[in-house]
Amino acid sequence: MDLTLGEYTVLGLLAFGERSGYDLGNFAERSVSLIWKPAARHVYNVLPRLVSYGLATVRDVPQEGRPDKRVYRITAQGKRALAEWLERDEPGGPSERSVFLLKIFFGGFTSPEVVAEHVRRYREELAATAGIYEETEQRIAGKPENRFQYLTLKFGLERLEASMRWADEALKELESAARTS
Amino acid sequence: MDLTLGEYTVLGLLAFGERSGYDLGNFAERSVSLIWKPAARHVYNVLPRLVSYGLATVRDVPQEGRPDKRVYRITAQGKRALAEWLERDEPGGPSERSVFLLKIFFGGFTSPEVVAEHVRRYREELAATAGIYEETEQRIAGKPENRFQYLTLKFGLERLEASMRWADEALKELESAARTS
DNA sequence: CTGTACATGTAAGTAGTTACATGATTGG
DNA sequence: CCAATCATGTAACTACTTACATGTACAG
Repeated sequence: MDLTLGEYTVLGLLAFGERSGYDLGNFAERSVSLIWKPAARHVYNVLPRLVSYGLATVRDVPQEGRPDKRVYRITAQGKRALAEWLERDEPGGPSERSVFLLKIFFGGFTSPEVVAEHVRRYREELAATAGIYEETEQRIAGKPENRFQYLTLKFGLERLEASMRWADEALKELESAARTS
Repeated sequence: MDLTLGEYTVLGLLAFGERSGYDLGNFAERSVSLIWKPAARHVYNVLPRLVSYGLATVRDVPQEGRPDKRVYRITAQGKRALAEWLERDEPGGPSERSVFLLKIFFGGFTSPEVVAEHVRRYREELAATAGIYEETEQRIAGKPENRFQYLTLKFGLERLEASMRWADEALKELESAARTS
């Protein structure tokens, strides 16, 4: 059976242990969010669908003082579906599709100052992201059960640093171009 | 007026000069495709829409020996809309959303060999992309009118190299882990 | 005679987002 | 008393993809 990327992601998160929709959203935020960031509400669509496919089960958990929960757990069939997906080789996803890069690409249709300003703001965003990465790194470093999360984090860091180097270079170039014009 | 990313992209490409839908598809392929790669057919939806918004005009060009064309040209209003978008500061787009990275992240639910194989294939894809980047670089280098395309290309190259370094590191780690297990 | 380039468009589908809808408890 | 946290769900919308639909001309 073929699921969507969102469904596989939720299924994968469920494989770490049973969780309610709310908890799963928070868990996603602290783990996979650097790669996959759907609307928080989206999990409430996905989870019942996984149940209807037989890949998960639900259980109502009454609570006192706070609203009742619906706790989801992956089934044996769910685990098989996940493993099967993980083994599958798929063609590379869609390319970049970044608003920022498009605005650089079309930079000739506005002033160099506007372009430079976009780069500066992008650099600031990168710095903020770097902070989150470092926090996450501290939290998961050394724990063997986070080996794969660590690998994806490393990937993000490597690319982040490359993006920062590029931004610095680009700014220098744009500023010198602005002076000569 | 607010357009979609696809609409702004087509509008931007039109700003380089008038073109038919077919030509625009080819032009996109050789220019912006590393950042934005819609289904080729998609431009046939977008172009008439731009006309209906008053951002472009159409002109039927009869041809002999081959099918007639519809040639689109950006209007003054279209140029304003483009410039206005380029100046606008927007919040950063959605994060990564890469199938590949997700499969690494969930690597603990399959064997290290499967994960390593994904990394190997990813590395091959990167090498192929690097080839395209270098071709493009050759074609546009030195021409001042391609300054901004060159900037985005540099961005892609910088990140590509970072991804390759990561892939090599990750493979080493996965292989040593496979031996000890 | 077969595949590629030229050339455009519609209709249906899909994945995910946003808005709407509701309500208790706790900490400042 | 106000904001945040806990807690779930539906309905409408949007942007883009895929499949369907059609046809000529030229090169190998």
